[in-house]
Amino acid sequence: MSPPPGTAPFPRDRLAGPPAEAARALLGARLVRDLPGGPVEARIVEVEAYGGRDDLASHARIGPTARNAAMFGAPGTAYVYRVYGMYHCLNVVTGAPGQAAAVLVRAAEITAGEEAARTARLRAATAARRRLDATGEAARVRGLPPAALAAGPGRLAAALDVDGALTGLDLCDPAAPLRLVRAAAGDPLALPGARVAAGPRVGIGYAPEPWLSIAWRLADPASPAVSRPRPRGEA
DNA sequence: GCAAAGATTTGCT
DNA sequence: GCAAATCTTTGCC
Repeated sequence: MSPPPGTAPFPRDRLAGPPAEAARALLGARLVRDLPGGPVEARIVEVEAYGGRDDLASHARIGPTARNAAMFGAPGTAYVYRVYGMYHCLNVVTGAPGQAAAVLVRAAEITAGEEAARTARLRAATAARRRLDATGEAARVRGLPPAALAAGPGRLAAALDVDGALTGLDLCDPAAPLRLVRAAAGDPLALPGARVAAGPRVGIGYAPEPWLSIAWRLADPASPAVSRPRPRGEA
């Protein structure tokens, strides 16, 4: 049977092309995450493309290791890693199998299941700061506007309860607990010729040129959920 | 076996 | 605007 309207699985072949092309295809697409409080749906509004072993800003630059093994899988595979000891980042593997290209999902708008997402953020914040001011943190998260719930890679992972356990998951599988679905009908980002903002990738100061400056960070210029600093270039 | 850095977020100055 | 929090992975001894 076919999926309900508006929840068509994301076509894997849209991820098989060059890094920036795959990244662009993911803008406007949605992530659906099954949580105890109900399903959370998030519209992707900011992404970063990473190449394969040749991209000196990519985790794949050092070749396959225990941590980045999922990057060398098929397009559509989830690659989740921990950063700075306290956050997780969600990537979608792209390109040909073994190419080790991926797209970092940096921000999304929660379009359904806001309360479940807020609860997940709350739980992550409380766990990460259990030795600090957990009550103040809780109050802060409760007061966050919806647009701030997934405005940044660490926040997005927290809001969708994404951690290393999901690495290797096939995000194109309609039955997966975290999955990709196509953009909603009429989504501005899915329209032909839609303009997107572009700029250099964030937090890769260790990389040499041209990787340092290449405009592989793409975002919805109209979304308040895009993380800062907002990319100012045009693609 | 040890030291350093990191695809981040938050709070304080 | 800057530094802390926190811990896994990586690189070098």
